Amino acid sequence: MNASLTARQRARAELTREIKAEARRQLAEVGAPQLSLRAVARQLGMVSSALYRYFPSRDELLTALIIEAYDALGASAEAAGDPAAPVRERWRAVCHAVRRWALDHPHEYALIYGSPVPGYRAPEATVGPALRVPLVLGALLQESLTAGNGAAGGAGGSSGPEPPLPPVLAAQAATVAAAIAPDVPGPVLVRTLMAWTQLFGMISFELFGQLVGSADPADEFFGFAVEAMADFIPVR
Amino acid sequence: MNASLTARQRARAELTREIKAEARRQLAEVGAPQLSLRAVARQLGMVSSALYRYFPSRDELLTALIIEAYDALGASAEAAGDPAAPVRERWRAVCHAVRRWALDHPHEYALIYGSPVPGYRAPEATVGPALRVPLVLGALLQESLTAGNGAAGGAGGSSGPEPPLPPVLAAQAATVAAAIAPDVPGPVLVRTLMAWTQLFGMISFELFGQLVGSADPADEFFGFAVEAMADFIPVR
DNA sequence: TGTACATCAGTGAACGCGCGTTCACTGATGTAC
DNA sequence: TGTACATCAGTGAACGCGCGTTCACTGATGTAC
Repeated sequence: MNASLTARQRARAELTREIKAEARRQLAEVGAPQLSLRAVARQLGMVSSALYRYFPSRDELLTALIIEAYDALGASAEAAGDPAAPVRERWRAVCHAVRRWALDHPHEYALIYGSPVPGYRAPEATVGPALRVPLVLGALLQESLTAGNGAAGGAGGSSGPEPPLPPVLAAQAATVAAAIAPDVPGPVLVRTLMAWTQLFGMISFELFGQLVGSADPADEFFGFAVEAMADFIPVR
Repeated sequence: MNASLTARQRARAELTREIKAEARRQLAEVGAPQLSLRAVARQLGMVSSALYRYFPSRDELLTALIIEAYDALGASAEAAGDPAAPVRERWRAVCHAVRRWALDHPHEYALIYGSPVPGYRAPEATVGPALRVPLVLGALLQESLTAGNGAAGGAGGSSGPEPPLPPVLAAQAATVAAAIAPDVPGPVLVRTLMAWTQLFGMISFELFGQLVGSADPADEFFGFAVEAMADFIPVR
């Protein structure tokens, strides 16, 4: 499929990949704030100014790495679990895949879910890749609902009545639903947002050291919470 | 109470405070990675080497700021709500106080709950201050229990039976309980750990921009989730 | 198929910057007798 | 109370470092006729 490309174009694509790969390697070692264009160039045996043929600035290289990280995490969430398995089992698989990826790529995780790099503003192009994990969750919800076995019930199996959503939140839920899971009612969607924040909250706490002294190692805590969240959303 | 101090000692204490205050000011502006000893000294009208009479290194200054941030957040959690009010109302007040502080001090929040500064390792001295918020939550739980009105019931008001804790998690829960809320049973404590991770997960997502496009602004979402968490723990 | 010109990748030197930290020093504050 | 010495705060210069980015250049690759 490179048949129609000139040697120059192929070389360019190749080197662009190599630059990103080397940058990712260094990111994994030293973290985003310390990532240096000059070090990347040095490692590739180039002079630092040569990188400017490929990325117009350090920020653009960072952006490329952010997109790659979102894509890698999104891909592992999408690939998680047997598509034929029950929804709940896939929920479990997705959560564990997300955590697995984060533990395996702590600096890349920090790049996308940690504190923003000061002075850096994420451009539009990162929005799509960032949505891949939420889209996976939305698809699970939607499927859970149309299979007629859950995702529309009361609050987490509670006996009490569902509390109504306040107006702004109801509108936000409707917008999200329209984008990722059209048939899912607002309250279920809001509970999913909660589970989403909790999923990443747990992973961040584990990775950033807040669980030291309590739920560390966090494997069982995480597994237990994943089940509880499934009950809470609910996903069946 | 400074009566027994020499002028030198008073001047030293004073300047130490001023250095930290100026560092905090700059932290709020540029974030931790960009915080510079030289800039702090410059702003105080000192020569940069003079700071070394007060802090042996940049890392020590960062440590002082981390401790101050944990203490400030802890203090506002401790001060939240009317001590005579019902536990559930105080739970609400604590959650909202924590969020308020985070929104008002985003860079300080990022310093303690964001991605770790690469190469920096938090020393022992930060552990105590970091525990203040969890201690507040533990005290609420304990009180909720001894008041005999909650915190010992089934899973979040569910009708089903309580799932048992896996062994490692049960042991971790027991350790935490011993430290902050001795009479609270393991399952309730684990649900509190979950609520804790969720509380900070929501705040981090809001602050770090992950909610843009869904629950943003997050006021109603946050308020709704706080109630749901109270039901889930349960705190009454 | 061959030649003339245009495009582009990579070089090497330089600009301008700011950083953390060390060190020998001066002069003021504190202490012991 | 006064003097001699010790302690300590702050200075100013310097070390050594690495960074992102620009720019004029050479030489190779690609294109048009």
